[in-house]
Amino acid sequence: MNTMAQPEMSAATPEPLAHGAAGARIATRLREAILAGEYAPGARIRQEDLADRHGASRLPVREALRMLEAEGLVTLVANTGAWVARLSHAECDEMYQIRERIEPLLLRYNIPLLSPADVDELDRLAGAMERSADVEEFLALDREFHLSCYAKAETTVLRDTVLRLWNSTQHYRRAFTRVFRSEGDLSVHHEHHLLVSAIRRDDLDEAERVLAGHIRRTRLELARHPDVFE
Amino acid sequence: MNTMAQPEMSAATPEPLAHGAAGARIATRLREAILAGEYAPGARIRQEDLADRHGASRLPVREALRMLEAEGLVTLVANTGAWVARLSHAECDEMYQIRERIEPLLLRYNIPLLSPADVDELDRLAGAMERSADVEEFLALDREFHLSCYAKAETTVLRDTVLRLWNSTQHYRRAFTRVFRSEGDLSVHHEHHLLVSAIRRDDLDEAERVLAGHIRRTRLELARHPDVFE
DNA sequence: CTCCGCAATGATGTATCCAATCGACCATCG
DNA sequence: CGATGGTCGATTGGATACATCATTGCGGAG
Repeated sequence: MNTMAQPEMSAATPEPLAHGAAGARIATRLREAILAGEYAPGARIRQEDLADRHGASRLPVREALRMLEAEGLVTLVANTGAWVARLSHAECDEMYQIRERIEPLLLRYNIPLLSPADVDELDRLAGAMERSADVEEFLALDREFHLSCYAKAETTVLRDTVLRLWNSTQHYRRAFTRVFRSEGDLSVHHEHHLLVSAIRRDDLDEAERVLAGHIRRTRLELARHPDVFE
Repeated sequence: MNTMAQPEMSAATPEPLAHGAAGARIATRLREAILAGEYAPGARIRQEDLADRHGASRLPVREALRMLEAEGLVTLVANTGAWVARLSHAECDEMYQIRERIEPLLLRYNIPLLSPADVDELDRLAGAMERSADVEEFLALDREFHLSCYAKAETTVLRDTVLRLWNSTQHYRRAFTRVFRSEGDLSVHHEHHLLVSAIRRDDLDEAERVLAGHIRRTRLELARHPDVFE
């Protein structure tokens, strides 16, 4: 586990260019490409393409695909091929409900470990988001904001689970962000500041409530935009 | 995903003896062996052993190990080997805290779909557990009881996540069960009957509370027996 | 006697090759 | 003209062979 390339949260993955890490290296790069939106959900992934592109044989590619399949980023069908995972509205809704329940828990683990300087940084990120120019910048800041809230505690399963959920829903979060911006919805920023405030006061229960509400509100917005899932 | 062999919950995996499923077949059998306790946590797993035992080459074995690693049942170290995953007390505690938050959610999804006959079956299982003779029988009944509570709703991520957590903690649940029985602790059965009762009344909130308390109580017992983790 | 270093051994990681399977196109029949 | 069957191409799955790395045991130096 913990093979996810998350510079913000995992200090591991120092130099994966040694022997015995070709699969992991390919997985890392493919994961980044998918999260960056270079591959759309449903896009076909050909083993030989990846192999050529990374100067490796198809074997490590297959391992990489297995890893990403386990993370929910890729869908594998035997004897047929691999596609970038695509979510139904029901599945995405499920993921948000899970997040709504466990991210507050992860936050609770972390708040006592966040220094005043850490909280200042969170505040800065929240402000930068309000002034963010385009969708990609907002997405990156939003991800950094939330994952920074979770970076201090040395949890394993909980953090990995949350990361997997974030990664799996990344593409759809991109789509929602576009909608929110076009509708001029500013609640997101309000909630971020409420969250920072609760964290600063070490108010665990209130921080949990705000975060759960933050996620729930986004989930309820999903139902209003089923077109995102085709 | 959904490659876990769970006869109670997944009706899939019809005949995986075709081409393109060797890895999945090996993973299924190895998973069952680990869950049955045939491999202890920390036990070394040699690729060639498995290959010979299943009449396959090492390649599908590696795929199987990757799958089980993703499920948290196996720990892989590059250029070194594979071991049956072992949990620290902190990790196990984390898993129980996650279960405490999301299993009630999964239960909530299911209760409206459980027929009176289903509830009767749950009641029967709870009774059988009280009269169970040995640890293995109790473990099997307990697993069937809880997973039956979750079998009806067509959730994907949520059910898979819960299953993964159950599988990862299986070995330690076996150890706790031994402790509970030696101490004559009967609270488990009381809680099971309370849960059945709440389900029968379609009382979602009460069922959630009972289930969360059930899991929480077990988690708090963990702290009293750190010796299980060596 | 203990500790460090080296070499042999065993296991894992990777590349190449061959077989099995799936999808698409085309021909044929109803 | 539409549907069904077969064949061909492309792609994936698996086995064998070789390169690489980690570990273990032995030997020598301190």
